[in-house]
Amino acid sequence: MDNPLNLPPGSVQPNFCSAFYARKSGSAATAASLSQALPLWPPVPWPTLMVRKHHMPFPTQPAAKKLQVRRLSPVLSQDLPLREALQVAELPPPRVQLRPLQQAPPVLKQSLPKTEVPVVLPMRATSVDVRWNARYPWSETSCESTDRTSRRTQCKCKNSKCLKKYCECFASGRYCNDCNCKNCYNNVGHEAARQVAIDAAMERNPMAFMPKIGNIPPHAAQNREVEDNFKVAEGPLVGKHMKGCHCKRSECLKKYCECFRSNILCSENCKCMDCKNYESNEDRKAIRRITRHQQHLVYAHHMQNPATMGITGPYAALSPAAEKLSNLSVASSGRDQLINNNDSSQVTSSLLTPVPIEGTKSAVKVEPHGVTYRPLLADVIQIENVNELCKVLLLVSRQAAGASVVLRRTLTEEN
DNA sequence: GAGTTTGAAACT
DNA sequence: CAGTTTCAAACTC
Repeated sequence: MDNPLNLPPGSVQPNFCSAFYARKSGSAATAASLSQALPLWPPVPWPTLMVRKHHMPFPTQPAAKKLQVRRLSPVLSQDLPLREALQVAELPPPRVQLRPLQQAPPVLKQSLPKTEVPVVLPMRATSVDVRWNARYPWSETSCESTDRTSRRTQCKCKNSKCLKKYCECFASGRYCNDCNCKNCYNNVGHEAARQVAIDAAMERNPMAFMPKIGNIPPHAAQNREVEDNFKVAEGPLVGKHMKGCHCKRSECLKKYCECFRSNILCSENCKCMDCKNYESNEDRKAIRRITRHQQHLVYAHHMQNPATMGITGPYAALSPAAEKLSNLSVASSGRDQLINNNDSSQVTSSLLTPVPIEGTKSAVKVEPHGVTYRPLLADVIQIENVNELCKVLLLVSRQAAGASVVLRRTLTEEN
């Protein structure tokens, strides 16, 4: 097998497309070639993290087996990074600790999406789960992630039996779970019908379950970094819609627009009318600015008084005993960028200085420790303190367009 | 919560 | 491939 990523021995290049399409012989080759062609992960020297293959067959959920990079020391430590032992561990499903913004300015009520902010508290032994976006089969594996996500993934289909791509659960390759749908066939009990629907969708379009958002080639991203003095992280995510949107009335500034919803700019692939979702547009900037401000307000509010964000009792106290008992989870959908580029960088700006590594955009050198993190698809990196958490968040938000980050409070033998 | 708007997906 | 219909999410009131 080719090794374009120059992976060290024992590592596996993620080829998520071919795994999914393997069942369809006619599409497997196309999918595999596309997987190779899509510059989702430009070649860079692989860090010390070892990789194990994750099988993500469709329609079943991605394998629960996840990697954990586990620090052996039981104490909170600042000596980053995590480079020690690897262990494979089963993690409990995430629990959601998000709340909608309660008092939004009038302008937000008119045109801006409702926003929740993740609850980021100092915590130990947090795992960071990097996955691809919802709506795609290698995305979130459960309907229970963020409030934002769950609203999206807890579908309300009435007429499609959740067997067409109108249904976001089906479109993302998940079974419906705790949804509000009616006459749902997107479940284990209707596996045969579900399979027929999958086949039909792929018959119509062999790329039906491929990612919609592809990354801009590394050289383009690099040029843009130079032009913007590394402001990429403060703008929309790097990437573009593979098919492009066809918006007519939303000016591509509402969530009806798949590009805007994915926090990416419209591209030459789009056939939209009156598009305002381009880099220099003031309306777009204003909306993003207000959204960020909204999130910061809530974040600041939360940091002052975590209990008001719905974290009560042991969650708010965070006593050692409570930590043992608690299972606090924080999740963010990449598509909605709850922990988006700007926010994570501002939250963590006092903690680190990201430096682009020469020749690549998909690795970030984190100062002062000089460590290269590189998140892997559907991998779990266990981290020990909030500094590490922020670094990984920043990295993921800047590198993985369309990625989801799920933070899980987990219990380990150390605590 | 009900009704409207919107654009992707499905259909013709 | 273009036009139309169906559908469910986003949005408004």
